[in-house]
Amino acid sequence: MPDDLQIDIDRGSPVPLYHQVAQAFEQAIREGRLPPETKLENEIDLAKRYNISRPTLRQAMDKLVRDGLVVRRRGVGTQVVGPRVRRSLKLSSLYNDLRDSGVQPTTSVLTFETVVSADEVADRLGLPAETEVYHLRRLRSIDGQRLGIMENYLPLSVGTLTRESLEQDGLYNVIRRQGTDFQMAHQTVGATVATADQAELLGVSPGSPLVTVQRTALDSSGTAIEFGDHVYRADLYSYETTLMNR
Amino acid sequence: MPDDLQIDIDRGSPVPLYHQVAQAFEQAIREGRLPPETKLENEIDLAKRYNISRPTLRQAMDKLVRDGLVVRRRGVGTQVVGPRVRRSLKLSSLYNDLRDSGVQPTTSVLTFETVVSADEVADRLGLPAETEVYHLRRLRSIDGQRLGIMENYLPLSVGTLTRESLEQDGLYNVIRRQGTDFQMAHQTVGATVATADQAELLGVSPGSPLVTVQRTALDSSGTAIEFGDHVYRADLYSYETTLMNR
DNA sequence: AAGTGGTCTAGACCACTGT
DNA sequence: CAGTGGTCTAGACCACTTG
Repeated sequence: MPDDLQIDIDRGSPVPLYHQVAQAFEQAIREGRLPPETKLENEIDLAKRYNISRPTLRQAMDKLVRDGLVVRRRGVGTQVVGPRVRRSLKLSSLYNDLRDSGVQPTTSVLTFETVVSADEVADRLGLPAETEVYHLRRLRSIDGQRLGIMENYLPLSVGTLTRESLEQDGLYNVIRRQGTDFQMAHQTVGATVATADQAELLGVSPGSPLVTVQRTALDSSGTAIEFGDHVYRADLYSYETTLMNR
Repeated sequence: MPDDLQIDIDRGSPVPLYHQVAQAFEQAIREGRLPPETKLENEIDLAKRYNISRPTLRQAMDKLVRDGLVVRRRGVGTQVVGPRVRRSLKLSSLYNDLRDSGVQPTTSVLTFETVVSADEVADRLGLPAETEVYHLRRLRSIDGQRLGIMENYLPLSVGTLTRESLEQDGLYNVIRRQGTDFQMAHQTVGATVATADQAELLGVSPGSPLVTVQRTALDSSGTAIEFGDHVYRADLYSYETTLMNR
């Protein structure tokens, strides 16, 4: 199965070559130009074809493997993974589906204040006990549908937050604009049932299932910049991941 | 902060060098020999120190970054990440904690049969409609505590499954022993509330929160080898991940 | 035996950060 | 400015799978 795949590489671009190549393959796969089961050319020929070195091409392939788009086997080759594993079950990923199709989620700020942090919050953020922190509580909706309640704690050092900026833009965008850059986060996903308060805010019956997400986010220096404790309606939200073996 | 870190590299070992190096660093970090915030030596000096090339050392560092143990910044250096983000909240990760501390989970097989697959199951496994597949339903417990109900569908081509082998060993171990190797999986994590049946099996009240996990697993040729639909008690189970930016 | 991906080397230049 | 990680090259040898 030969490749008539056209890839334009712009060596003047600030975008790394391996990223350009990976992106081109990803697009081709998602558009069906490289159907499932397709066997790709071997690494050496592909590298020649695109006039890049083999290590650079491999870096691109590594990315595709990590994203679950292709599978490699030593002695055999590289194959495009079937689409069924890239599809979501039931309407679970409505949230991502909608956002990816260009529908913007809206956010209303329920609470915006600074508080003296509880011990657990201070600990999570790596701050001394009883430090003052931002505390916010927001209701996220999509298309008029109430989706979840998000509660966040942030050190004052992230910069100036205002109710208005948070209504207009995502929390991370507001923070990024002030110079702190999100680097990684640790998340715990679980389940609970709606309390009376939560049920009323979300427009569901008390006792309805909710997905819980607790997240600590770090900036590029490894400093904690946010602790979030969120609940989402289980019928509208679920969490998807790809696991790799090694 | 200099490194008196001793790393023994065995060039005769079949274990790749980058893996040996990454593992040594990971162990040192987890044991506290490299405390949080510690700045590592630069890549070139580290490579010299361990007598490996810089690309090989970088491969090891990439692994540490992906696992959330260190953070790198261009122009600055590499730092060990604080431990608070590697710790789990509440007793949520009891399952992993227990397994990691050597307690073996036990499994009882509730149902073991072959059935003609429903359309959705066949689709998930990439099989023609109405193909015969294994169907199993198991109850997982830990320390006498009932933890979750696991329902799985597998193509007959994975090999011979028996009730006995499943009682004794994990499903994946049974499969692996027959030559098929797990390569990657796509997972969807959500929430629901216990039905009467589920509640009785798990020893909780109907309406209790449950964590749902749906998973499709692929072997190294990209063929689906398992579709699983599981529920776990939310008070005993949660799902943890690390997200990276890029 | 031929073909594949997996690992490794010894350089090079660049982009970014801090002083 | 010096020092760092980020990217890239052009090879080499090995381990594994398949015919």
